Amino acid sequence: MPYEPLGFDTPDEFERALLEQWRSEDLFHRTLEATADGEPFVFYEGPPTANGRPGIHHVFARTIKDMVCRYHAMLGQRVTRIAGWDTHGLPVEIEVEKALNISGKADIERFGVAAFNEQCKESVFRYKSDWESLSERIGYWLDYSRPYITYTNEYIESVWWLLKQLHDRDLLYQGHKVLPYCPRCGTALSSHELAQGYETHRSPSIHVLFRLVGEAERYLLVWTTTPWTLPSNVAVAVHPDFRYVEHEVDGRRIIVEKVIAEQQVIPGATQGKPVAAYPRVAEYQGRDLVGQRYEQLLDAVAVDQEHAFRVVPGDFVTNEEGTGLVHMAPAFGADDYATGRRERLAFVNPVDAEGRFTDTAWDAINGKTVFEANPIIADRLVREGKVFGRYQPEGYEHSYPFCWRCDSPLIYYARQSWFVRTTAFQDRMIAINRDVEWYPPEVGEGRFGEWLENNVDWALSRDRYWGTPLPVWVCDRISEHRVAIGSYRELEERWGKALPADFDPHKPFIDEYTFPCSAAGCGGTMQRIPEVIDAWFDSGAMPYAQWHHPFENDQEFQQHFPADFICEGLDQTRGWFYSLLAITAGVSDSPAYHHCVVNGLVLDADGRKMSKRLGNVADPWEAVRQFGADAVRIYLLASSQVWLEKRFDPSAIREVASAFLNRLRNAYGFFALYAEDWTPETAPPAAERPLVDRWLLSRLDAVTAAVRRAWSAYDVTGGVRTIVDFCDHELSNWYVRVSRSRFWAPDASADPAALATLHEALAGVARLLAPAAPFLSDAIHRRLTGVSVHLAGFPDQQGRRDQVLDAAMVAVRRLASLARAAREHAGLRVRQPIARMRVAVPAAVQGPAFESFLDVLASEVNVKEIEVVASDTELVRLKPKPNYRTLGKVYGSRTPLAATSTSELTQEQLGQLEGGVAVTIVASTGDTFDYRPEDVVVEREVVTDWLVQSDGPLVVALDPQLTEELRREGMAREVVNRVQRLRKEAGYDYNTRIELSISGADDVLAATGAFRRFVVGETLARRLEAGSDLANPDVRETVDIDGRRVVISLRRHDGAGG
RNA sequence: GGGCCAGUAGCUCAGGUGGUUAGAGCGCACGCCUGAUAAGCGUGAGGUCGGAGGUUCAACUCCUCCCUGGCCCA
Repeated sequence: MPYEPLGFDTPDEFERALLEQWRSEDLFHRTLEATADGEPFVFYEGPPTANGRPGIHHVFARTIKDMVCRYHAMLGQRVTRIAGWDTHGLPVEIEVEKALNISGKADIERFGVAAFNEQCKESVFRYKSDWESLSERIGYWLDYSRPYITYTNEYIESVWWLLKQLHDRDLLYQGHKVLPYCPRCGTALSSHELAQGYETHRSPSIHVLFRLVGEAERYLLVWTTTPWTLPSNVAVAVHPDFRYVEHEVDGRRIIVEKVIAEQQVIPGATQGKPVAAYPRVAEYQGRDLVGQRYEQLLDAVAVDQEHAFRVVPGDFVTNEEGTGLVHMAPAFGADDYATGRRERLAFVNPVDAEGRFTDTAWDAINGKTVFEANPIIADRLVREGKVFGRYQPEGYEHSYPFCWRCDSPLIYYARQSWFVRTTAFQDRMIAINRDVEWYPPEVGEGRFGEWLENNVDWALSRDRYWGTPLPVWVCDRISEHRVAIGSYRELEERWGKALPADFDPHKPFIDEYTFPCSAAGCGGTMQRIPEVIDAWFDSGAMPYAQWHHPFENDQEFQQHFPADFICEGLDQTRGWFYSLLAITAGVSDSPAYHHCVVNGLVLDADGRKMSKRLGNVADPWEAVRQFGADAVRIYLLASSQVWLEKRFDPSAIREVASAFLNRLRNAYGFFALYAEDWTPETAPPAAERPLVDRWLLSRLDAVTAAVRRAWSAYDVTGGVRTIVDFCDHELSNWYVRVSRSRFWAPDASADPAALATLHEALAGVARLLAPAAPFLSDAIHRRLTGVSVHLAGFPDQQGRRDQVLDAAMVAVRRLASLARAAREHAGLRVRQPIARMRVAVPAAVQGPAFESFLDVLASEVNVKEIEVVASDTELVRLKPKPNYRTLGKVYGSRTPLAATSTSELTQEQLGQLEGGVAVTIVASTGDTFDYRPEDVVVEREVVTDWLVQSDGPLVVALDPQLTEELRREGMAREVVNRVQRLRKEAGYDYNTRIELSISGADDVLAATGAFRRFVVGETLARRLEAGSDLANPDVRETVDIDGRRVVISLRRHDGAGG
């Protein structure tokens, strides 16, 4: 069989069979070889962490990546697509901790760092095969043969090299900063990690009284949501420019900021009234309070009195919430720390690295976590009368940071940490980012641009175990002596020996490499600092490290830097998008990528974020099994712009995607059914084919151009929608439908021009669709041409566009629709022929092309004759339609009057306007208007008792008169209709010849007789008996034709000459 | 609290630079077709374009404020 059918496998079976074929042909590598000499198109794969299962949102990003890469490959470009794995970091450690049933750094130390890291390394690829098989299943072509893996020695060496570049430019430094800190994980979080974990949270709310020294009942009123920081209090800050007031409440004098006093109601203290409702006893400027001393609130922690317990100025103080007085604990807040340095305040930190109080003078809180300590502290303050109003354990709702992996609430905590001085090249990052094309642009300008404007130094170090070790060695005698090591060879040279064959740069092994300090006369020993680095640095290093730059593959690196294209989810804005830019800007003063497509989140069908906790995470396998990868891909690409969030509703996949793919399958099936032995070589030249064929090819050219335009501009959705619309509406719904009779030729072969046109259109569509729906497009293309679509080039225009044809067909299709509506309204079924139809169309549409399409229109509408009416017939009246756009420019506020006055134009004047002649009238209002031809669109109004429908300038009118002849023909068509149904029922092929008998109502018999040739031809009857019944029929049925009983019998005709 | 995005028919989405009667698909109702039939097609109902103001001859479109949802940031 020349054109193999697609069969009836489920999409899943169908696609799996094709995958098997791709595998056996090694098709992906053949496509790489085919484009090996092409212009490079550089794509970077953002490395997933393989220790979690892939979700539907990964399918989303991967579909876009794959589509764009396939498109460029089909354009002949060399598209390198190297897989990568992100293998370091806290998430891995947490997985392993869970598996080992241990928790926290002390447990890990007990377990042994070497063994722990060994487990991490194994754990990383727990789900690797799941990732690989899902990627393969959805058709994501990626080179898994030499993936970059962030834990390998080569990768780490490149990262070391990058860190040394930064270090040598003084862009890597150690600092002391208050950072968001996870007590459970025992490490600080970088700002982009912090960004992952904000949640709405209820914190305690407490108003505390600090008693001023030497004055029995005068208090500073302070509000905090972190009672656990109160034992570490060393100062109270006020804004020097604010006004502060002192009110006497129940015998106590309370100092509070003035605006706050007028507005704030303190629960449990002020009886529902603002503080200002109580007698005011004093008012002063904030700066006048500075220097006032107060008594220590709690004596749990020893504090040097000389450097504590006084009022200090701070312009970070607000009067929008709180009390306008802020308690300062330098160890636990960035403002506090800075203020403490400036004011030389005492620094106390009774909280250990696990977030527990230790060695305080108050046993009740020793060993308690800070969160456990909150109520204990509050209780004591209440008991001691130091709380103003009520302690509210969950009194304050706000957005609070949580650890993005282990979900513990974070605390702000002063730590030693290593930083990349990104602020030093912030301007370069901003400038470089301006040249990046973002999709959509507002992510780059707004969200990401804003982030860069507010850039702070990158807190790089992690006090953890499983990560790239920070390659900095420091002298144990003079800590200013330090060195960054940028390669293993350099380490060898410093160490003085060759590294062992099984060298492992991870902890704990790397920490054993020490060497003498090279500073003259120092004599100290250089030891590596204990920290590892933020895993985001690993992934951001991939442009270099995937090639082991600068140690090898220099040419490959040069050719693949920077990327033309990357694509990740919106959540990577502060993640990978940033770490790539920061590293390439800092090290190479270069962008990392030129085009960045950002896909939106995938929500569940109800619009909720998918999360493991809610249990609403869609299983990508399930969707692929049910609908096939093509359908899922088309759905994700086409249902809305990719950067909008998707509500993932499986039933929508069927609606949006499967319907389209099914229609395309059927269009191919239609071709295959009739093509038989036809081959493209016999195709007549396009110029010699009927205009309807040339119309389809014109449209194919237009669609091809539009898809190229869209996809070259990274508008993936626009391109896919253009293809889908063309297939559904123009190819399947219109061309195939109106051309059926040219394919169905039981006594001859199908029209070769029609076959050629459909063949070209289907092959063209397959090639256009290949990047988006690689399965069905390949199946169809192989059947049509014998070669895989993925080895074919992306189509280009063939110079067949003809806008006159396009416009004419648009009008014809609309006219057909109007005629059907007219029939519908009159209750006239399409089988009933009608004698005449009149149509009115704009002059621009009229012409030979339009005339030639009238046959198509006549058969669609089932009319004998179509008359295109001119403006001077009695059928239509000309009608003005004012063009507000042009009138508005001339008449401004008089536009409505100028518009309504067009109704006063005479038929003759309208005719002139249509002919391009300007007309001046004096309207009944007395106003004079000069109408130019463009000011008035001349329309036609049909004045007739025919059946009329119109749409703007398009009008159809059907002659309602049915002659006896027409009625008989309608009846004959009814007979044919019933016979065809019975043929179907009998299970005949489309070309089975039959014997036929019809008996029953006289007028039906008469109609059959009158249209005998028609009935016989349509039903392939070799014999027709009217008025009697066949003996031994295959099928005999009594049917109803307009209330008449008719008996129809069918028998297979197997005579010779059939 | 701030930034960005979204809010158009029951659902999913289109609607350059303001311009006439706001569109499509799905779903629904009714119907057609029965030689693409494990298909295909038509017609119809359905919208105060999130709300309120404002600019303008004219606002889904521009401006302001507000509401809802999402993401991000403090």
